[in-house]
Amino acid sequence: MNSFTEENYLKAIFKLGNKTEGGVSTNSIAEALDTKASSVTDMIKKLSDKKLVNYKKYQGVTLTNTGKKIAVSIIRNHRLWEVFLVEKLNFKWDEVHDLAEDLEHIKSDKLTDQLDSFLEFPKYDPHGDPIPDKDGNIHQHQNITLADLNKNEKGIVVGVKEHSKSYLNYLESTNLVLGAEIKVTAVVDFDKSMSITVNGTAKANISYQASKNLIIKKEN
Amino acid sequence: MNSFTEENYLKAIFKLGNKTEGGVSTNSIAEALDTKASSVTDMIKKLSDKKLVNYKKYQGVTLTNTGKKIAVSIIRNHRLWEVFLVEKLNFKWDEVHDLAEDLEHIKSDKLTDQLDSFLEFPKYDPHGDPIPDKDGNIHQHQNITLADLNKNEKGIVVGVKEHSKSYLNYLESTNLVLGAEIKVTAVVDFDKSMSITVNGTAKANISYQASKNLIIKKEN
DNA sequence: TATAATTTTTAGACAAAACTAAATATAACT
DNA sequence: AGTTATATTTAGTTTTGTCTAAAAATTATA
Repeated sequence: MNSFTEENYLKAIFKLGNKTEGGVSTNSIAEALDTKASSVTDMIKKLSDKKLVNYKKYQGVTLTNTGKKIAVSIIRNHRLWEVFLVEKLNFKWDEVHDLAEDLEHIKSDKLTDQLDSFLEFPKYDPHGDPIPDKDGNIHQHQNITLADLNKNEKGIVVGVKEHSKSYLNYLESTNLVLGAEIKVTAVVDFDKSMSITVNGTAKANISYQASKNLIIKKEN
Repeated sequence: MNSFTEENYLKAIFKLGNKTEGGVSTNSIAEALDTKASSVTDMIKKLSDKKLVNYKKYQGVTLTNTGKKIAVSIIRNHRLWEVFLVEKLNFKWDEVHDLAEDLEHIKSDKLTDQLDSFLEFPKYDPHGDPIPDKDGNIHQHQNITLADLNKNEKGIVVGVKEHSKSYLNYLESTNLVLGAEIKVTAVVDFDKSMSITVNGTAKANISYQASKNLIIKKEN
């Protein structure tokens, strides 16, 4: 059995590992978990002893298969609970992260699977992030953002790359929720900001900062 | 903020306090939490510093109002999660305790209240234990057990006083679940065992050990 | 390729929550 | 009341996960 803390390290290493090639650096883990590099080194040694990570001094760290399995199952839990909180308990998409951060550590295969079934096997969480299936397979979205669209092109919102409350609140206030249809009506060359319509009618301006974090599926 | 461990002490003290007059003894807490008396003394001092319990050396311990509030809110959480697991996720009544033991510590008033509402404000958990309301009020069942009934008297199962898996499994196999109607057809003077009918037809024999742990509501 | 800057690791310390063993209070019994 | 038994507390360790400060390794720079 692993502690909550160990699990959070595994999760962080998994997420950072997907963003970069090669081993994950001590400092990046420290930053992700808001702790000190020395603490990270200590924990990495422990996880290495447990054969959950591969570790050579100064070389960064990668997950072993066992470590990866644990990380993915925690992410599966996290995202299923987020769906539950939004769909069944009427939480907003900006409120669920912290609660799911606690709920994800309750370990019971039966609980996870029954929850999955109760929610009718959702494929994505409320932020559009894919939910790993029972066997740990993850269907990642293609990495197209609103910022990649040209004038007159259309797309549907399928996810976000930034999960801060302020960003999610902003999106909601502009009706840029999952499923919203966007058409680009203009692109400003200078700062890459855009004019768009949302669901056919509502007009809005959106900064590059905002558009590059909105994952979309291109439409014709 | 209090740790899971501190919360478990408060819960144990609350439950033991309801069973006995005066302060709760160090040893009884140690037994309830499967730990050592010396550990209990340490923790009691800590809780006393936090003004969650009243403590004088060698005199036992009682909860302060603040401590009581925390204990009751954890019990509320526990029992609501048990209802959720049984009603929504199809768990059996003997499977839910350990999971609820973890879920109860996730602290969010909004989560608790939305869960309560989602479950349509249940008054009792799957074992018939009363669920404290938002303000901490608990409607305890009257303390009548099957063992208190005489020949030809009838009652309805409304709860259990013993929560072990083996007992709950036994009850289920005999259809002695919440709501079952029992009629006493005979009482053996020697060992206080009974012959009963369950829901009009099924006949069964039940030991005193078993009957005295089954809470019922008397019927005419 | 030296030297400076950065990253990572080591060493030593601390707080939380547990333990064992020993000491002290209280309760029970002649 | 005096003695034994039991309950409780104290003292001193241990483990987990963290920290700071210092040392060592790596990377960047001149």
